[in-house]
Amino acid sequence: MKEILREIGMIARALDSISNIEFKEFDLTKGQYLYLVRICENPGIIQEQLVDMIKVDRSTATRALQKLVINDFIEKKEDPYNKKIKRLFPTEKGKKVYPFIKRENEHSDLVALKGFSEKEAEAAFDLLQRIRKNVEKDWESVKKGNKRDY
Amino acid sequence: MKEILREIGMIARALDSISNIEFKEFDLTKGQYLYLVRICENPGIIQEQLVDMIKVDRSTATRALQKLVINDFIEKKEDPYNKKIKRLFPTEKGKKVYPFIKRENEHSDLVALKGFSEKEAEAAFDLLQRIRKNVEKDWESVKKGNKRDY
DNA sequence: TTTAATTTGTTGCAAATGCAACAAACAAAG
DNA sequence: CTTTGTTTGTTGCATTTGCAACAAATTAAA
Repeated sequence: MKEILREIGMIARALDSISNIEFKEFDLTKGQYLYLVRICENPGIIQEQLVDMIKVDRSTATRALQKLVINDFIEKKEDPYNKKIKRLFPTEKGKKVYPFIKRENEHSDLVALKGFSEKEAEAAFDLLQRIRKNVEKDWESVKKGNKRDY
Repeated sequence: MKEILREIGMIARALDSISNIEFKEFDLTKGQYLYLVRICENPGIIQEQLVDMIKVDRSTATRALQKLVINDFIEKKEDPYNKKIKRLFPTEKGKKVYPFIKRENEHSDLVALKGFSEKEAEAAFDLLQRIRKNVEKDWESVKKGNKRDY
């Protein structure tokens, strides 16, 4: 059995660690960049969708978003038709930081794919997407309290 | 530019989240399984090597290992030739838990690779290893305080 | 050998993380 | 319409996480 999960864990921790260090320059604390990019790319998105995209606990998201609001990177707006949800939008400050995050992320992708041919890069992306889709089913299930048999 | 980094982040967080939930059954708290499997597979390994394998902060490792010692999963032994390092070994209790962790991890690998042909699985592993090697160079550099240009 | 640099490991904060337990709005079922 | 279930979001609490700043042992250099 190929231990792809360990490789993925190493890569993810390394890249996340790097990003967190690099984004301190913009006064973004640990993990915040994850939320901010996605809100910039999907203005009006709600927290629960963000949670599904990022794969993080709901309570963690609540607090990360609260802090992004306090530090004026995003704002929460009520929906006229649904009092339960809060739509998230980047502020001017948030929009200004976005290109830097984007650029850094692209650089990391570039580093990750160094030495890859066009074909290989495509293949990697394709395979990873499939893995992600496979894995997120289990995540949703386990998060809801279901048990996996193994 | 293919955003493989996002896919990898999603997969890693989802799988880590699942593992942490599943290993509570064995009284392992968040992240501890990462250290324990590697110590079981590399008895006598030292903390710094573990840090490089897992890609985590040194101080985080110190505390995770302290807790594994307290809960009797591992023990630290001094090296006769080097007073600085502490060699890590699984206890009986640690050895007993190992197969369950291993099994769970294998199950997750299996889930991740569902629908993959033998060839595709091989390809995925190969590509991931290359990505990991690319990324760990930057991680080591940035962790030492160097800046990346992007 | 003495000095300087590197490796390895630990603590003190301050902060993020996530499981529970909850509440409120909404949707579905009766 | 009322009841029941689901979705969305928040807090309390305990824990993990990681940057700094440090100390001690080891290795390299002078």
